[in-house]
Amino acid sequence: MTFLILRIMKIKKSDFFDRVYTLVAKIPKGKVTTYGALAEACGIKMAARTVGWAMNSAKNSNLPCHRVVNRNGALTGRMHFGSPELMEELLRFEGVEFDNNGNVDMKKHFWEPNKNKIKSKNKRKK
DNA sequence: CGGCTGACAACTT
DNA sequence: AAAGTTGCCAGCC
Repeated sequence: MTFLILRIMKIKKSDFFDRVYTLVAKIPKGKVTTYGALAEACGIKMAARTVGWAMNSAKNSNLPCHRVVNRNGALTGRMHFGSPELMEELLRFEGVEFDNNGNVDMKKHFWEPNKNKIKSKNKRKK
């Protein structure tokens, strides 16, 4: 249902990546968000996987992709930072806390992307 | 041009 | 509750 509405909103394919990049760039220091949250903010909740792919393409950029973790708070993409420890180090340096499992404390540091900003262009068009 | 893959997540059995 | 299946978009073979 939801995804159908999105298609009607005539979202350009490449637009999805742009949205992801925009949102990631807005993640405050010391905060983290999830692939699913970003996907949802971009309008397609099920495309969480694509968000990860977007990150992979953006890993060479200046985007704070280390602030994006999976729903469990696990740093699933750490191996893509050159060093598996780099991602955690960056987050710790920014003040993000980890639990005993090495996962981010989502309750304290989860940041919800503001999708309204991005959708402003499309207004309330269904 | 068709099919497979990938830093995920939700649904189903 | 745990494991398997499906859906998404873009890039690559």
